[in-house]
Amino acid sequence: MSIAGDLIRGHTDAIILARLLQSDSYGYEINKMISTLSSGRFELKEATLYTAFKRLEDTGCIASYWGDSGAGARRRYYTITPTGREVCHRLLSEWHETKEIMDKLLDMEVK
Amino acid sequence: MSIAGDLIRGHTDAIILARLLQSDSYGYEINKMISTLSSGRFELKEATLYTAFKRLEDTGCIASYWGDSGAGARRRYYTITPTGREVCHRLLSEWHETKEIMDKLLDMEVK
DNA sequence: TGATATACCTTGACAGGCGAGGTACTATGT
DNA sequence: ACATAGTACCTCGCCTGTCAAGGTATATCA
Repeated sequence: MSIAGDLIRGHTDAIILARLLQSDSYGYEINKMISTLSSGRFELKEATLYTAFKRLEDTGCIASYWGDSGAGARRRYYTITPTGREVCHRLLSEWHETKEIMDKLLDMEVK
Repeated sequence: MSIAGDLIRGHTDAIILARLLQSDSYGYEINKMISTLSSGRFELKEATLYTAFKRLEDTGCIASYWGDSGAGARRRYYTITPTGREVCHRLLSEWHETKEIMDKLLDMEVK
């Protein structure tokens, strides 16, 4: 493991929502995407992922429906709701803010 | 509160160590610095801060000694150890990596 | 038939953040 | 003399998110 889970913490919802902003998707696919896009350096564990889906559905950010599987088991697809879009945009701007602040707080070493 | 605590999680150690890389410091001052540098948008709660000091001291990243107070109560100063420096550099590079990956994962919305 | 890949889900332990409370000393104002 | 506010430290217990470990079910291929 290269990146500790605590670094992802607080970002999982944003990652999932940002993905669903593009199109509906399902757990397994989202997990693969995270792994691929991060060249294997980020990895959401399945338990974490499904916990997040549950949380996001409970708070009305996403909704789900059963879809057809291509090959293998059935898939539960998730779709983002209007509330989810709002939350997503808020999380994205928070991420940008976090980046700025963290750089300020950590860049002290350089000087 | 503007930035959720979970966004800070995983970064507290890095923030503290990066500060101590500059010079010895103490809890109250570090907290003020974080608040100031972030224009009040980031805030480490005292409980969080002292928990972190304890953790970092237990793992040999920092050491402490009692110092004189200017005005007010006595201060416990912290100093970074060689181990702490190593850990700090690792955490800093992990932060850069996290930024890169997160931007990749979140920038999907733009396209 | 067994292995592998796809796909979903739950439980329980663990760790970090933090609200709420406390202690103690100094300075300032009334 | 007393109250108030600022400095400075610390602890307890709750809450929440991560994840190891386990489970289920379907499809494909050797």
